[in-house]
Amino acid sequence: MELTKNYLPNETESRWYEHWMSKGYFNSVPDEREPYTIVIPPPNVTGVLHMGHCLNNTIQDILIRRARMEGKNACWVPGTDHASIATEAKVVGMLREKGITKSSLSRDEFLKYAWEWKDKYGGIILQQLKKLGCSLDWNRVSFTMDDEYYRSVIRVFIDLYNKGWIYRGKRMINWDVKAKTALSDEEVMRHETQQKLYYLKYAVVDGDAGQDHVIIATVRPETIMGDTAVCVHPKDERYKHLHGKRVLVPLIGRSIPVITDEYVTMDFGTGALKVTPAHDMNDYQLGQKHNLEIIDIFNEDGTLNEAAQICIGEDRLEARPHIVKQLETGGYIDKVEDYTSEVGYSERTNAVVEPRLSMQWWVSMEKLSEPALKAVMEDSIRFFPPKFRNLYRNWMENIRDWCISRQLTWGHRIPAFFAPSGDFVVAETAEAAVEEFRKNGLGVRLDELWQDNDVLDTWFSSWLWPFEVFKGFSDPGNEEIKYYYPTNTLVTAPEIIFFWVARMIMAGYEYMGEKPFRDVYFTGIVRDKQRRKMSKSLGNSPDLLGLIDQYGADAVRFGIMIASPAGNDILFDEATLEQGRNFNNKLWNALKLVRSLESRVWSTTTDSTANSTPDSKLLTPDFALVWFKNRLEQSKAEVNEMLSQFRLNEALKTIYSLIWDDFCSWYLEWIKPGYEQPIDPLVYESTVGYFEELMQLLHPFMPFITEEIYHLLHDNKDDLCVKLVAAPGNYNDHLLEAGELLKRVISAIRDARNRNQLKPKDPIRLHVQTMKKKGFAAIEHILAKQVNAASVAYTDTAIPDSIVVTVEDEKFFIETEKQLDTESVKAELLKELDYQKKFLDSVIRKLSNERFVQNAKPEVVELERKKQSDAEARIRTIEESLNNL
RNA sequence: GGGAGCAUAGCUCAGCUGGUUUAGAGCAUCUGCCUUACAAGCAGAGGGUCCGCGGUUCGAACCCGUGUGCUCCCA
Repeated sequence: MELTKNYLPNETESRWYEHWMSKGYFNSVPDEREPYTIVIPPPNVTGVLHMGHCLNNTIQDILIRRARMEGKNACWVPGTDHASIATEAKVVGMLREKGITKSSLSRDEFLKYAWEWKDKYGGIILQQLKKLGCSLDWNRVSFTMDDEYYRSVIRVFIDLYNKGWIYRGKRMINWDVKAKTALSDEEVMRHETQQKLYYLKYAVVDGDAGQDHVIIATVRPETIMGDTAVCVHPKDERYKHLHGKRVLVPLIGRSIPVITDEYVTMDFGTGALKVTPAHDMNDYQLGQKHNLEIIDIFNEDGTLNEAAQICIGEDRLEARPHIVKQLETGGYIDKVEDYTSEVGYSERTNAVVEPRLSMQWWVSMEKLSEPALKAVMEDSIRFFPPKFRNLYRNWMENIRDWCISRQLTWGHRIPAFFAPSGDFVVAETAEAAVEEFRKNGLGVRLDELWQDNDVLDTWFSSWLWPFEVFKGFSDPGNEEIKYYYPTNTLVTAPEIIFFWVARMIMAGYEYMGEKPFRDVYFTGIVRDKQRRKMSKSLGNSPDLLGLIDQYGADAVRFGIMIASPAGNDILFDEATLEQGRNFNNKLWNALKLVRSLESRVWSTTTDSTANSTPDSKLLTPDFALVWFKNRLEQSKAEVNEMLSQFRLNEALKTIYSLIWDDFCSWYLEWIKPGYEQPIDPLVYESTVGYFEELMQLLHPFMPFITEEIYHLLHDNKDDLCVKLVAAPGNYNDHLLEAGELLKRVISAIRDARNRNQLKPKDPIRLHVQTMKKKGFAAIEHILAKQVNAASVAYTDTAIPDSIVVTVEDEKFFIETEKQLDTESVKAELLKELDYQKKFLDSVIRKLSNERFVQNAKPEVVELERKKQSDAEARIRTIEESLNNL
């Protein structure tokens, strides 16, 4: 079969993915094998594949494919989460385009639209994962709002409520005025924002002459109508005269007390603080402490309400300049300064977040967090990289209660039912609620009840993910949960260590009595070349499917993995995809070479003299075969070690360099027969075998091309995808060293050729002066071929008028017809001599230090002695060479 | 303000238990090559104040202290 000039990934990739699927390789059912389980961090149903997913899922696929090839029962569970806020925003947007407002729809009508939207678009991202080659078990697709999953979420709520860990409370929350919902701290993005600091005059009631007002600095003048106190530091001499007095809020003239508290920073602003308990987190706490009145002047959409008295109906941000104008007119402004501070924005809608008092549902974290903290601190769950343990501990030790209600419709509706009296119960259905009321001695009719309109935070469903995808909560103790749980590895981003990872650990211990996963691998954040996080709003996220079309999935996987150590951010650069594509091509060309050798294998069964000369036996590169075998085993052991420590990018680098450098640049060149020369069947068969092993090693990283090559190399009946890897064999260090020496000698001689302007085609005669003649006999034919030497001879003395090359204590004399530039050769040698002498000095200095010899480990001292003798030998060689010139 | 992390070649990063030379890789750069698998390639080379300062040690990129700069998280 004729192979194309370059590797063409597109057709190959879809063909193999279909083949693997048709064979059911990705499907897992419990059996007697050891399981290896990963649950996918469920992507958002609104999502399309981006770089973060690409990195994250490539890593998972590498782990799961490797486990499968190690003979484990590999199970990778796909799925999506319902993403309350994001999905609802999409649906509302879609309705708006149709001219429908959400408020005109009943709850059920809205949900119908939402489900339609989800069914139409919700699966896109899962389809895209197939393009990437992800070997997910497609029989197991889960969704956080599947019927059974939904029921489990509700039952978990009820269970926690009954345990007394869920409560209802008015709290200051982060309020998204656009989405009209509460946000968790984690959903608030803080950005440095240019603002103004306004210095406002509050008149003192019955103030003394010259002290008839106090100046207060604020960035939010539109909240003054909600002020219920002015606070100063008790020790602040400037304000001692105000203790016990009252002041008047500008514009509305309301009288409020002056209070004292050490909370106030004396040197910020004027040292006097206006207290607005309804609209600031800290002021709220201060208000609680001093029993202040709470005046809420905003509506839920961020507009001012009746309580504000002025600017009613205006948005808080629009109202600000109007109020400033009025303050100016009234002479209340002392001065205005530029000021920069952090302002919170909603991650979802980008609206400025408003602190707001609101009735919400909360989960008490005290009990739940205890075993979850312990598990990580005691390494029952391991974090990679481990630096995230500190972060985790810091958060867990200062954990706050979790606000789980969201003022949305799409999601798991809070199972709380209210009676007309305002009493409520928590129950799975309205009927159960009536019963519950009855038990409490309250007779409430079904048609009188109303259910809480809010839904639960999306994370309140996804924290059950690692066990509920196996029905571990809804069908406790079933075969699957017993087999697959705890899962092995969770691969996720550090950004959601608290949102999700910590909470899964809590839920795992609470409901399964066991950790949800053994290891957590934190990926980095994918950034662009300028270190900016990739995001839709910046438009710096490349079109991933376009990149896969352009470079092939294997190249994309290679590119994203090669520069991404665990937990380090990766700076995405399309150049790495090019590197991946070039690597594909390298593999493809190596395949072409090996295929072309097949027809040149000489027959051993028939008379060998027919197509081989006695000389060709000499070309049998035994050394190359043995050396590469050893090199391969060594690399396999290294790769195993790296994978066990989740150093995936290092494993990939090791394989890349093994294939490109050792296999292609050295080994294949060593065994490649000359033009139209035959090849030894043993060499050919070994080469095909090595190539197959290399493909197997690389397969988890680049599944498509490796499967393709595996089948093109040989008429293999099995598939690489499920071919079991053998444990690494032994390897011989001396052989590997001999290989390294050979490489160094070849490079050094090539370098000498280059420096002396010898063209690659200019032939040379090589003379070797060595104590290890025997060793060189085994490699001299390789050496001759690699440096284009017409002959290799041995000598005991220097060859006059030759280029001298020294490698360790071996000397090589290059004889050539070309006129040599002895001056530059001499200069090179002198430079080398200088280097070696300085080095020798440093070693001698070390060895002459008595304390070193006394204290250092004997091996270390021995090593230094060896360095000394090696350096001395090298210096002698160089000096001889110089004399020879 | 509190906490965590980082600083090594032009760029991105390794360097694990302090001792394998005077610190490595990939990419980029430079030089020479269209050498019958591969120019998306081959061969070779150059490139470093391991952020500064101080300390511990026979010995420090690595441990300790300190300064500087950067990043992230939390208030």
